[in-house]
Amino acid sequence: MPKPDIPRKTIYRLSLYQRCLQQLKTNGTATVSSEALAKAAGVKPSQLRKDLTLFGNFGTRGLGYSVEGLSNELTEVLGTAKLQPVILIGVGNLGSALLRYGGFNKEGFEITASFDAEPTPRPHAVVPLFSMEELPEYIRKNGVKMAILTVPAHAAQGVVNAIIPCGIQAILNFAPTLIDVPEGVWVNNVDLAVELENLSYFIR
Amino acid sequence: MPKPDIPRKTIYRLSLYQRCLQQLKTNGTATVSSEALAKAAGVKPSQLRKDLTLFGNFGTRGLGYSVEGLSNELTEVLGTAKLQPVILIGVGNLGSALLRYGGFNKEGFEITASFDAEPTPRPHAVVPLFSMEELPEYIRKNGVKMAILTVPAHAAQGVVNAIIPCGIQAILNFAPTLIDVPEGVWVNNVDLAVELENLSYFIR
DNA sequence: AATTGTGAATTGATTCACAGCT
DNA sequence: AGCTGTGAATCAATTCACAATT
Repeated sequence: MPKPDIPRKTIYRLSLYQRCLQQLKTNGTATVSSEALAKAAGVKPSQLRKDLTLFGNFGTRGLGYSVEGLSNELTEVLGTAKLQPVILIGVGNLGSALLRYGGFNKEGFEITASFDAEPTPRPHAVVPLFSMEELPEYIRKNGVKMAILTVPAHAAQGVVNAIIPCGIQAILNFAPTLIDVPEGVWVNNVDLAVELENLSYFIR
Repeated sequence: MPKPDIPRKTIYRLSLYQRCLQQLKTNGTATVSSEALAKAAGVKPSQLRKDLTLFGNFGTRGLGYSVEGLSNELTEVLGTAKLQPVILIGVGNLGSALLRYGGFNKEGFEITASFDAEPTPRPHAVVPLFSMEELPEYIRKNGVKMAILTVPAHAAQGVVNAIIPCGIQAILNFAPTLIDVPEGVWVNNVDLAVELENLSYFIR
């Protein structure tokens, strides 16, 4: 396991802080206190400070944090894989939507290729579409480390088994199933139906 | 706040157990031990048992849990809002994709209507599309309690402020921004860019 | 005077380990 | 004999409160 002892939740919040800092930067704000930034991010000031000090002392006592400076530090911490290629596997409804969805690019990721078992050419596609046969070679040739998985649940584990030996180290999994990966490979699951079901519990 | 003291994480896991039970049911399995079910769901047996006993004693010592029985109990716990109408607001790339994505229906939710500031009619749309003006009335008339929010970040809070007085109690928010809601309204955030950024931290 | 950085205290979640049923 | 249900123990995350710093 590469980076231990730093909780995933902290890393997640770092992204939120980063987004708030971008906002402040466009507003022209130069410095921000932990109180103000925490409020914007929806956390307690003490938590923000605790999170940050896991990576260094970025603030100035009595003053706060430099918006520019802190943002750069966070880019440093988070940004390893920015500008790295990301591939998308499974061009069904959800997959093709994510290809058109601009949200990833805006945050600095670029989907460079897509793959499907039945690669029906799409009219206005911007991202090239390949067959599954070409997947291993593409990953190896381009040093791809991240994949977005939008295949049906029953196909997920098979695809995972195929791509990990090629060098995939992180998977954003939309397939509604548990996937099994070796040590050193990271998975974030996004299960839309579970999110909705979860909410449904809370309505009275 | 309607349901207190039960952790959200527990409710989330209940959905996972439910999914595993469905699988077992189609396999024709009649009973399952906490050990087996926990393994399928990717948790420890003790955690599964702890989670379940928050809602009742569903198992039989020495035997395990009835697949059918436990599944019914979980439906009871989770299922309040199943078969309830869900609306989707913001028919852009992501929104229109989610409308076509079958995953929600499969898990028992039905998106009954969609809304957009510029409701351009779509050729093969199954779900009716309305303008934002019609939103409040639709929510009130149909007693809608759940909404999927796929509008741009800058529009999110405005929409939220408009729909909550009409009776929306739970929001699945895809807008990459924090939304502010009063006590008693529940929000699950799905932030795709943050998920990807989070993963990128862990790759070496 | 203001605000960070941080040890200590608290709160919460997970896991253990075994008593209690079937 | 096997497996659940659960109090106690452990582990992790959050928050407090204040000394240190500018």
